[in-house]
Amino acid sequence: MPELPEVETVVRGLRQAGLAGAVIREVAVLWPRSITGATPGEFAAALCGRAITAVDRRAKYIVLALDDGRSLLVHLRMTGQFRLGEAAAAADAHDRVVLRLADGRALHFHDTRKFGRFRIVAHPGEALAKLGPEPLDAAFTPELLRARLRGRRRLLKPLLLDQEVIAGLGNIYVDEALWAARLHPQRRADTLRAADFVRLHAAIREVLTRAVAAGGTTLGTGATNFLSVAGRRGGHAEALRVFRRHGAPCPRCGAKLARMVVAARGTHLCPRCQRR
DNA sequence: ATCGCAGCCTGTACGC
DNA sequence: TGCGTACAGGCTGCGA
Repeated sequence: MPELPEVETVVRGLRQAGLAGAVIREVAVLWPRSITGATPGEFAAALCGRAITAVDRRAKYIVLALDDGRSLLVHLRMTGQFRLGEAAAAADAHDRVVLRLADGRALHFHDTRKFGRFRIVAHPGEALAKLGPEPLDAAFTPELLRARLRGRRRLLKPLLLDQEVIAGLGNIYVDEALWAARLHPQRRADTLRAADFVRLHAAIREVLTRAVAAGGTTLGTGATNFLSVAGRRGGHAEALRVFRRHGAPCPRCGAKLARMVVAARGTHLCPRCQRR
């Protein structure tokens, strides 16, 4: 499930492959619903002949800047992957969009569960303006985290999953960060104290930084699991402390890790380290 | 403001 | 081994 570290890994892979500078020669939309805001025909027409001038990430969005000033936003959602191949290569059964490039290569968007989305926008800054701060930016401080959560009566976990509160976290890294900060996922945000924000801030950054360094998290071996552009698995799965480890001992205190449902999501925690 | 739920999807894990 | 079913979850949109 791509979260910030996985999307960052994909973005770096696209850059390394030299996608910035590539020219789109032909567009095939194999699953129309993968495109939002335009018909597949409009989408293809808007991209044909365009050069990609930059590859960036904002939250869990991949932002491909185009030479006409517009941008192509891609959200991988659950199972989206990018793969590079030769232009003549046949599409895989799960390829939803194929961008054939002038250099003879093709960028395949592979998405088994069809949740991923492409959208062309005139101004990415405006389109993504509602998103919360980037947790790995220098501007993300404990004070900013506190300000984002101030006065909120919701529970910590749904707040941290809310992309308008803080951008880029998903189910895996929220559980990991809450464990590292020793905070219960159902703790009400307005009961946190200054020291809690400091710990939570540090935990979020540490967890994400390590996961980015490891190239993201790939959980199992199945076809729906995360792979980089180069087809590599993320190395962070072994570093997970609590996610899907219920029943195992807490790496910090030895108590049995638990699983519960919070915000309709499987949630993993140490009942001893993380008090409500 | 906040919550809960349905819907989008299909591979996987599970029970029998 | 094979079948059917529940589950996984990022995000949106709806009603409460």
